Amino acid sequence: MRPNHSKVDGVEEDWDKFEDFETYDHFTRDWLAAARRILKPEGSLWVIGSYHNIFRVGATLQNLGFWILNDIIWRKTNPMPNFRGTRFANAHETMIWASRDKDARYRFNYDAMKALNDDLQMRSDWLLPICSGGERLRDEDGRKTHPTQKPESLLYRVLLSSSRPGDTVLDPFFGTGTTGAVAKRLGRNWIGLERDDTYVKAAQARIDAVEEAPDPSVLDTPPKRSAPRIPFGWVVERGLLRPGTSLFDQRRLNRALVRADGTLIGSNARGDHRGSIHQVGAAMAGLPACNGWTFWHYEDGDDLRPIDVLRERIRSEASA
Amino acid sequence: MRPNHSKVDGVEEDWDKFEDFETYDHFTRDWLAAARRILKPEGSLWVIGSYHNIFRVGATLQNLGFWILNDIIWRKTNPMPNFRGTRFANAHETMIWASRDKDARYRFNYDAMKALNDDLQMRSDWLLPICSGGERLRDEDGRKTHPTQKPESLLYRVLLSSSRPGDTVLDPFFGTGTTGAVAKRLGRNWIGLERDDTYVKAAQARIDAVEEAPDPSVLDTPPKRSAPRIPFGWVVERGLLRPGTSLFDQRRLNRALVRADGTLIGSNARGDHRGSIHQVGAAMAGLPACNGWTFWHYEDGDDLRPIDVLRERIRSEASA
DNA sequence: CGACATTGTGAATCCGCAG
DNA sequence: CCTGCGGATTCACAATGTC
Repeated sequence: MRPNHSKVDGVEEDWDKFEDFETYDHFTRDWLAAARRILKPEGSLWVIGSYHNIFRVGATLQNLGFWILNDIIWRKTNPMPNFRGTRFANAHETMIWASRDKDARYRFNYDAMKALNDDLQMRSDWLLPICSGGERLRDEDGRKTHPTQKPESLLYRVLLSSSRPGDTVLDPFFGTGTTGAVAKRLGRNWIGLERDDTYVKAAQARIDAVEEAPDPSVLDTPPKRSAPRIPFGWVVERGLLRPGTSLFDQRRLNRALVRADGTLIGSNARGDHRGSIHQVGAAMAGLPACNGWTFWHYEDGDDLRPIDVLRERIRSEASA
Repeated sequence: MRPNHSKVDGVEEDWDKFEDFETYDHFTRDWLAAARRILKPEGSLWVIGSYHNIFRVGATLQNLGFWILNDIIWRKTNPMPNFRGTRFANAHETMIWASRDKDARYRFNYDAMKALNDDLQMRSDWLLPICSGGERLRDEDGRKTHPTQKPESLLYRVLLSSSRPGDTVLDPFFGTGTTGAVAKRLGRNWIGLERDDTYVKAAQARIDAVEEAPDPSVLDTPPKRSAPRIPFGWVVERGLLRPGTSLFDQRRLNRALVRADGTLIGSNARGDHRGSIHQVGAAMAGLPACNGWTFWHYEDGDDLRPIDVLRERIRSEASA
C-alpha cells in the first residue's frame, strides 16, 4: 500500500513465479542454451533483470560459455519510491550484454553510440524514463496491457549499439513487442516468441502501426573503421603532399622527409629511419607502435596541421 | 595500452586471480558462509564487485540464505575510458546489500539517508568519484599502495546507512583499511582481516592518523556548470565538513553543529533546533524559510566562508 | 601569485585482416 | 588455426609546468 492507502499494482502474473531457485535456474539455463545455439558469431545477447534474478542469470550465462561484455545499468528517471522507508529506492535495472564466447567478433557500433552521447564515449549507465504516457499500452478500461512494458528508448539504444539494418533480432519473451516495434523502426528483422495471446494481439497491432524509415540509408551507422581505408601514399599520389616535403611531430622534435612512394626518411639521435609513416614515427619516438596519421604534421605557413585532414579530403571523395 | 601508447597500470595481483569459476565459487561460498555465521541479526552484509564476478557472488549469497535488500550502483564520475572503442565505458561497480535471512530485522537509517540526499529518498544509484588525489595512498616512489583503493565517501554512505555508532564492522578483505578509517571517523568499531603485510602497515598508519586529518583544501572554486542538485549531506560525506563542525550565520549571531547525516543541531534564545540545514536556519532566524547554502558559513582560520563554495566543488564533478 | 597549458593516470575480462 | 603487422583508439580530474 502507498502512504495514502491506495494499492500498488505490482506484478502478479504466473510467468513471474517459480517454485524455488533450482527451478528458476533450470528454466534460465534451458532458454539461454537454446539462444546460444542459434546465436550468430557476430551477434550478441542482451538480458534484463533486477536484483531478484539477475545474479542467477549472469552466473548461468558464464557457466554456459557466454562472454560478458558489459553490464549496463538502466537508471530510471522516475522509479517507484520505496513507500515503507525500509530500503533504498530501487531506481535501476541491470542488463547484461554478452557475446557467444570469449573470441566472438561481436558487432558494436561504437561511433553511433558516441554520436548518440554528444561525442562522448557511451558509458555503462543509461538514464532513461520508464514507459508511461502515450507509449504505455492500455486496454479499453485503461488498465495496462502488460505489467512490465519496457520503454522503446531502451531497446533503441540496445539495437542501435549491437546490430545493423537487415540483421535479425530474436526476443524469446516478446510480451507486447517493444523489441519488434523498435526493430521495425530501425530496419532490423525480428522474431518474437510469446505464449500469452493477449500480449501477442497487442504486439501485432502495435508493430503494424509502426512506420518504417522512408530512406533505409539513414539507419545504417557503420563503425568508422569500416570506412574506406586511405593509404598514406595516396596523399602523395594525389599531390596533397609533394615528395621532399618535411613532416614534423606536434612539437617539432622529430622531422622526416616524404618520399615518392609514401615512405619516409627521418633521422635523429637514434639514427636514420626509413619505412612506412607508422614505422618511422614509432622508431623516432622510441615507441613500439605509432599512428602516423595523428603523429605527423605538415607546415601550412607558420602553422603545423595534422596530415589526417588530407586523408579526410580523399575519403570524402571516395565515399561520394 | 592507451592511444598514446602509455601503459595502463591494471590489477595484476595474485589475490585477484582464480583457476576457474569453480574455484572462485568455492572461495566465495566459504567466506560468505563464515560471514553469515557471525552476522548479528540486526546486521547486514555489503559486497562490491564488477561484472566479472558480482553475478556469481549474488547467486552464492542467495543460495546460502542471505536475503538481498538492494543492489546499489556506484556510478563513477571519472572512470577509466574504454581505450579501444570496443565496448561501453565500464563506468560503475555493483554493490549488493543483504540481510542474514528473509525475516531479519536489519538496521537501516532511512532518515539519515534521506537527510544526506536533501530530504529526497536515497536511490539505488550513487554518484561518487573514484579514489584519487591526496586520499590515494602511495609509496615513496609515488606508486599506488593498493590497486583498487575505494573512496572513503563510498564507505561513509555504506556505514552511515546500515550501522550505528558503537556497532562493529568486519571487513574480511581489509586492504589499506578504507573501511576502518571511515568506521573510526563515524564512531563505529571495526575488525579488519588482511594477509598482505604492506597493506596492513599502510592501513594501520592511515587509521592512526584519522583524527589528525588536515582540513581539505576548500579554497578552489571550479567553474560553474549546469546545476545538478547537491544535497548538503554530500559535503559531509565527502569529508569537506566533518561531523561536529560549527556553522555560523554571516554575523555569528547563530551557531549550529553538523551531524553525521548532514542535519544540524542549533540552539539559541528560541530554543533547540534539529533538522535539515534549511529547517534549522529558518527556525533560528525566525523566518518561514531559509536557504541554508547562503545562510550558513564555516570557519577557515579567523574567516567565515559560505558553505556554498563546498557545494560547487562537488557540483563540478556531478555534472559529468 | 594567478591564469592557463601540458602531462599523467585510474579494477580493462579492450583489434582484425591478410597470408 | 596461427602469425605478423597495419593502424585505430580516451574521459575526468589532479599534478605539474609556463607565462
